[in-house]
Amino acid sequence: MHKPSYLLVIAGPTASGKTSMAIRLAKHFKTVILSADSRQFYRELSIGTAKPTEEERAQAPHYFIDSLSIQDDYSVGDYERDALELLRKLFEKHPLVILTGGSGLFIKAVCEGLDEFPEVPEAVRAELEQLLEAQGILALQEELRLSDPTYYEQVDLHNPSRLIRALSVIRSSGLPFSHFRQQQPKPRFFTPLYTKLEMDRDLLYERINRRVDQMMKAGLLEEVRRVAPFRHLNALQTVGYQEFFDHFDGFYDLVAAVELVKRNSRRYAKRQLTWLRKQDHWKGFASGDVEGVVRWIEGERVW
RNA sequence: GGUACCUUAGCUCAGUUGGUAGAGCACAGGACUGAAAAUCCUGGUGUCCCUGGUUCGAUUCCUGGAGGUACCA
Repeated sequence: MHKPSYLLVIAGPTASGKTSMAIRLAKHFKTVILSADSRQFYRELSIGTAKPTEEERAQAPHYFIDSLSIQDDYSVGDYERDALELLRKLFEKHPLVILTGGSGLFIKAVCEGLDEFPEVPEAVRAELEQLLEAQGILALQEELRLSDPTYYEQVDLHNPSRLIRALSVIRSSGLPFSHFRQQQPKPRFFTPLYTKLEMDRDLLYERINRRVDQMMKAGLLEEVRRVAPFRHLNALQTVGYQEFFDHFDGFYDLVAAVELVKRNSRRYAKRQLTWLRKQDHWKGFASGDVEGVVRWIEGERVW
């Protein structure tokens, strides 16, 4: 029995101070940081994703930052595979590794695993998009009702994303989506230590608003201009970018665009809070309470 | 100081021929296993400025205040 490995998860809504907490904890435990942030992967997106700066990254090794181009196809399944592969190596040198980020599903994929689904050819998905476009969501609902009554009962029938995903798996495999969707946590070679950062809602919203202003001063507009030709890519379906694309198209002025970025960031934070609230076994800490996290880890006798 | 107009949700406002009210935005709650910074569902959150009067009943009408805006001094 070799010694146990721990994955310290630091979750929290956007602008709650995850980056700073992760770095300070990484220094304390002399370890490294994995990002679980589905937009900080992309080299072309830095300012608008509040990526850790050069100086911050110099203070502790970071992984999954700048690991992709916005033109790469990448899914949460790919991330699960890549993160596990990396963690196997990292745990040889570090008994504790930090995972931090705002993408709850990505954290879950690493710590609990996703079910195995067949590969879906791009063409299948494109056909379903066209079906939705041409015949509306009722057509998708009806196809799902016939091909997978079980999932039909469970899924949000108004959500095109969910329906297209399920139908693309069904069309590709010839089997019901629910056949693959077992929702069983997978065994892992490490023990997750779940934490989430908490902050007064008003303060969080203030921080979000202020951070957007700082991003503008740091040159967000230029960054957005550079990636504007790729605005159709999934990586750019992102708060802090889409709002400016519409501004460039003349739908509203720059001031309005900045206000929309702030509002959409607040709404994003709210969705993250909803998701995190459900993870009631995750240990909450005040943002910045490094000592508290350290004490908790020592108290759990895992260190 | 005078005259006119205004005061209703967090904001901008509508409305009630007298029966305690509703839009937009903001916001709140929720769902979510390969698009998750995405996508989708639900919800009006209120001392109708205060006071007294008329009335069965006043946010609505009347008196007197307070605050605001404009014009005149």
